[in-house]
Amino acid sequence: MKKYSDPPSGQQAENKAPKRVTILDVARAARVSAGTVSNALSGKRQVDPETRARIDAAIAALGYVPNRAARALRHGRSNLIAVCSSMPWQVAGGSSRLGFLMEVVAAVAPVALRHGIAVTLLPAEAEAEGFLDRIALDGAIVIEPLREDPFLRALRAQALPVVVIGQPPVPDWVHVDLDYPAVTRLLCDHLYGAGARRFPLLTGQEDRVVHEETIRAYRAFAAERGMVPEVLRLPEAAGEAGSAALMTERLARRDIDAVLVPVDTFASGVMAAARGLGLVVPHDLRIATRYDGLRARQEVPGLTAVDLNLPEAAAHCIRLLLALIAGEGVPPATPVAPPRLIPRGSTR
Amino acid sequence: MKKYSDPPSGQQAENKAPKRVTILDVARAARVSAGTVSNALSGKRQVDPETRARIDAAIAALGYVPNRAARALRHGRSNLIAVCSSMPWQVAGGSSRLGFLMEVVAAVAPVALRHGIAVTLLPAEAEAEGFLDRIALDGAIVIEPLREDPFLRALRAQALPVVVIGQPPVPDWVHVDLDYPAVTRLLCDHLYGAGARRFPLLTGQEDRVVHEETIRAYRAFAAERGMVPEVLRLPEAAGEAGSAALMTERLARRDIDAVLVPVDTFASGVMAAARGLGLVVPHDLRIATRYDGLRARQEVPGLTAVDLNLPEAAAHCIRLLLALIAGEGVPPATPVAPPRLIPRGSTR
DNA sequence: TTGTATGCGTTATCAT
DNA sequence: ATGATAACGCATACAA
Repeated sequence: MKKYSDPPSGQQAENKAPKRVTILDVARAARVSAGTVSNALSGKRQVDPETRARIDAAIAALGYVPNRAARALRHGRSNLIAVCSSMPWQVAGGSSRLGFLMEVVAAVAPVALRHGIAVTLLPAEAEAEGFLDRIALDGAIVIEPLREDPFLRALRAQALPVVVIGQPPVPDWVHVDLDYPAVTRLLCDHLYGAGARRFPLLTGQEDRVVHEETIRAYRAFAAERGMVPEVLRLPEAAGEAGSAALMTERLARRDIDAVLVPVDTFASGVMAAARGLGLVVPHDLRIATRYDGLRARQEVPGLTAVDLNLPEAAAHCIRLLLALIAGEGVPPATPVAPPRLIPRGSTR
Repeated sequence: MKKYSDPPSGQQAENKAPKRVTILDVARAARVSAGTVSNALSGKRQVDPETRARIDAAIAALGYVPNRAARALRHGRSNLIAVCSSMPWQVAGGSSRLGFLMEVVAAVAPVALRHGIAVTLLPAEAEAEGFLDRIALDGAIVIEPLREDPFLRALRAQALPVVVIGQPPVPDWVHVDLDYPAVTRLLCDHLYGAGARRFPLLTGQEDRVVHEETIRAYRAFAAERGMVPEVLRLPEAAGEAGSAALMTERLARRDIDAVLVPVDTFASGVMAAARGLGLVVPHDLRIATRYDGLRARQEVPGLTAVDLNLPEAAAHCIRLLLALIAGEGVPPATPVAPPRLIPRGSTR
């Protein structure tokens, strides 16, 4: 008896062509028709126990394993969805492997798996290399798209079911609303409540819808409170170091008492800049970020952040996507529970 | 002219059955045969410019998009590989979304993408739910398998090309050797060199090959130096909190001057325990971990860790896997560059 | 340069 | 309960 930990036969340079075993081979060996074998496997039709035994024996003897590509063709389902982010891998996966893409994948994957579908990751490069027409997908989730997002364009061209998580460029796209305006408002109010009277917003430079929404909400808050708004933008790829450099310069002017930094990588940079200038957080400078990831939790002091209810959002995404795949109609916008502030040392 | 940011028509509950456009429809519209359309698309044969124009027009008019499942069947390639980890998602993706699975994916995905193949994540649950026979895979990478790994068993049953990253249960599996014994040795030597004379090893409890190798190397080191070896094991799922609890108790005895904690999540727990007891790292207690992730870098002080050369390992994995998929023979073991210590404050 | 025919492996439909 | 047949959509060998 072979143990499963035996080396895989045929992986070495043995020249035996593996010659795939088909359902027809099994059928022949069991002296039945292919259709019967198929039914035995799927259980969609009654099959004589004795016949079944012969089939099982044949399957075991031949080592038959169904061809998934053929099934996918037949069923019109690949059981695979993509999670797309128009951020380059450098940013999305990140040198710290901590991008929002990974976060969303981490939230989406288990839900998807529970529904019998697997998840593949598609960063910006994938679109460029035309991955959407290389692999068989049942649908896709697009994270925080750009205003003119190549993934959305390509997905629509493919007529694939799509759910956007975050802000879609136009509200007609089926999307799960993370309500970034509310999130921004929450953070602004918190900073203000903590005593901050002048704080710039530091965010990404790309033409991402989420940035627009955030900036809009920030400006609205500033107008309301009579605070002078200041929006600093930095290329996403600049990362922690870029943020630290920019903010070291900005903080040197000593005219602000807090910074609102939605992107957590940038927030780390601001922390570094503050340290470099000898500023004590939160005493000399308060910092609040949006995404409550490992960075926010591990910084010293911890970064005040927001619980975006990602698991719930992910569950919605999958539910919606499955409905779309099934051809059912769904409402374009699905709300998640209101964002919840997670106050930490950085604003206390 | 429609802008691509328009809402996707048909996503709403319009009852129009989308009726897939096939290559044959295009052929008819362009008044050519299906084969010609196919060739025009693939460019594998010369096609008259004028015919080509008609075809292109038809494609555009009908919105034809090739069926990937059919191609996969035809070509015998799905352009998809899986990265499998027998760790449950809870641990692999982690509440901190920072498990080694994510790390490896982050390293593997860009390389794979560059070779035209996408990557899907399969945590332990996926095996249980039989995902390996739900999706069409060209091959798989298995991370730090268990001694009796269900993924390896299933993959062999499917006769799928497999590359193990880490320690395979038997050396015949094609694998990329991260050389954990050397890594362990490196850390032990470093701790010893930093003055530590008694340090337990805290690692995971599962029947994972990497743990065995690590423990073996640790014991060898202890024997050599005349240090009393002490191996503490904790269920992987216990996480940071479990580690903190266990080590709070252990550290209270005040008879050790360092801890070797390969699993970075556990290392965070040890740091927390030390803080709780008022122990100053590294003065009262030195800590070294293996995996140099965000945790190691963000802890205060930073955790001494090891550069495992993951990007290089990932590149090897893909290269080997592609070779196996192409039916070429490959050596069972591929080494990566020697591990390099990254000394940080936790052992200084 | 283009058309025709066949097969990839599976499953659904119809017949027995 | 089972068998025969067609079809899923594409790409190739071969013929023209």
